[in-house]
Amino acid sequence: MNIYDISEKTGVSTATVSRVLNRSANVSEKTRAKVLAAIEEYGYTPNVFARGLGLNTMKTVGIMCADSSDPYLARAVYYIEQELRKNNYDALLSCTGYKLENKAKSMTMMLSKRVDAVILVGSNYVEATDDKNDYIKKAAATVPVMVVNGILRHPNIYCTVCDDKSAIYEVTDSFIRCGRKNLLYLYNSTSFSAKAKLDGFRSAVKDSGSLIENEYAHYINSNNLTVHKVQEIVAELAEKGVKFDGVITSDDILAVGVVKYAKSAGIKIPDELYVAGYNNFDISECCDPELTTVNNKLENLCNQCVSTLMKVFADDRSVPKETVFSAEIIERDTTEFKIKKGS
Amino acid sequence: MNIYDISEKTGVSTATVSRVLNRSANVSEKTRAKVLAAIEEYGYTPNVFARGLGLNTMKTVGIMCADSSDPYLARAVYYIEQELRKNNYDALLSCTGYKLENKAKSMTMMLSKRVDAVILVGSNYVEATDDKNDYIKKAAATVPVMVVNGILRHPNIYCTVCDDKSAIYEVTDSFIRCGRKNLLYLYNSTSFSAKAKLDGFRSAVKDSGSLIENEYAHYINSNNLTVHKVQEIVAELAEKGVKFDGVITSDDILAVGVVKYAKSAGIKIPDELYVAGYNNFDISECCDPELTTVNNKLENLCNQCVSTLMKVFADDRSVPKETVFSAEIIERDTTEFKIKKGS
DNA sequence: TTGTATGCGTTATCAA
DNA sequence: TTGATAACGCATACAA
Repeated sequence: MNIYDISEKTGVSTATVSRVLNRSANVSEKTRAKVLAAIEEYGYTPNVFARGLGLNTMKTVGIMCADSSDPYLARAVYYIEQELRKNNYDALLSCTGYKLENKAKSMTMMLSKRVDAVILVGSNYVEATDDKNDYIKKAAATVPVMVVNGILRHPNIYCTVCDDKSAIYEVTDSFIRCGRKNLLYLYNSTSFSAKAKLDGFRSAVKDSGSLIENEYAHYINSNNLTVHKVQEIVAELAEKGVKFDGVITSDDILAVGVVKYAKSAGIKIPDELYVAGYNNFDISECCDPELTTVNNKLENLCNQCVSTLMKVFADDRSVPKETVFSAEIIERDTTEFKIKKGS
Repeated sequence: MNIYDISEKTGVSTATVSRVLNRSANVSEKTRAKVLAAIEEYGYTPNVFARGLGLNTMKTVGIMCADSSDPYLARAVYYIEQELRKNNYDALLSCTGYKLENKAKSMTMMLSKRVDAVILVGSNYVEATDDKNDYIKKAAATVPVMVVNGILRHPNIYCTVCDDKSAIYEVTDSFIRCGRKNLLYLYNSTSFSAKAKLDGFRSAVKDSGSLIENEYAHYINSNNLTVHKVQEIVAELAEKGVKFDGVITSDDILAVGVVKYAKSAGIKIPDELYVAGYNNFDISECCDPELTTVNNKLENLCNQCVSTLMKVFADDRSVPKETVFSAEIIERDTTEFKIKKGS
């Protein structure tokens, strides 16, 4: 079944069938009804390839993420896909892994599939050295590129981020105000967002003057990270003499590892140790005691990203190049901010 | 840049350029090199729409899942996408939600996009009443349909499942052998797989003869389920007089809720209460004590599914219509099977 | 309001 | 080994 068949069955031209298909105004109600009936009767569906060939678009947006099984990225992909679909766009998914080479290759593939735009999900796409971002900038010459949780300043690249720096600053500051004097910051990434978080920690420490006795930021390589591995690493740090009565982390999984360590070492949370996670994953509610963590408003980020993209498609003049959301601290049982604040 | 441009630049016909593009054998080495050089020089990429129009395929497979932010489905989507890509197919993702109407709509969209096959991820796609599966069977008339973790017997539909029934049977049997006499089975789904699990529980109970005093299967509606909600529900059950010294669940989140309940009620795990989850999610390692659970070999399922699909594409005669994998029980700290088994 | 004719960029068939 | 050309199915500019 193609447009010619419908044309023949109804006795009108293919142009008219096409007009009905595309809701063109200039079709008489009678003709429209006749065509619609035939379309229904023969179960005709327009061929998207032919349409794509003419219009040079298939209303498809590429979503690139490092690993869609990572709970953070999985949620992001979900939100974005939903929003795209609401706007009548389909999602072509590519899980690129974390290697630059594969990311670039994946981008090439996206462009070769003639997607209408590419959405880069996760701050790991923005590299510190500029040349590593070249493939993204080049892509932006062809289609709009949206970055979720990373900043890359370049024509036709639009960014939506969460203010992770301020969030960690605030958490750290709360720890200090509550009298925590030996702070450990644990992180497992060097992405754009990870850097912002570390920056937030350092800034808060700096601004605290002499209230702090010890502070230490420790990087954990995140290949196949499990809570038990984190637990071991924290135990090693303690053994080496690193002192801490407050641990701030860049990810819930690290924080859960700390909680496990504390339990095994007989350290009482929150009395002797404060712990804070990041991302507000399921696991923050499953661990015991439950984790104080940060909700980074991922859904807002994703919705905003797609809504911005639609404006770009519509050639809207008022498209923000960068949009920043604030995070929200969720206090559970591994800290006691309120009591200290009240005192 | 199109094939005519390259043809012109190199002085050969478009047919020859096409032959080079498609690695056709009948091209002289000299011509091939010349064309390849021009392609490289001008950065030419074949137009997939035009190609699709002629060949009626864009080497794209549709992945339908209810909710790609669900950790189980997210992992499945990830594995499948990886495997598809290895085989040079792209993945069109559609998160359909759990409503039949939207699933059918999503299927229509997939077909209208002319995907080469559709993969249904998650046993929730196979409904108990046959007419509800009609849209899937109809789709199978157009493209191969692959079902991950569900069985639907119909031409051109291929299924890969985990033997969830046996897994739950074995878990239940272990509980009984360890002297657990009051069993509670908690489940939050009525999908194909959920039914199999419940069946496993019931069979094990039945086969145990008079070793059991009480057994009760309780369904929890899973809209926005949180561990705390589960905890409340379990507390209510206990209050109502439901007795249990062993709780088997269809999903880790339920089991974690039970663990939370036990802690709040002062019930000792595993001494006074055995608990088993299902899926081996992160949360099973994060809760305290850590959860005995079932690894359902999702990666195997997904790999097999794609590999079967590739055989279907290749018109291989030896394509299995159904493939079954066994699950693996992972014992952690909410049960003590081994000790009992040894005695 | 409707119809005619053409372009979109490939691949494949057939002829040379 | 290569070239000319039809076919794929639609949208649209232009004509009526």
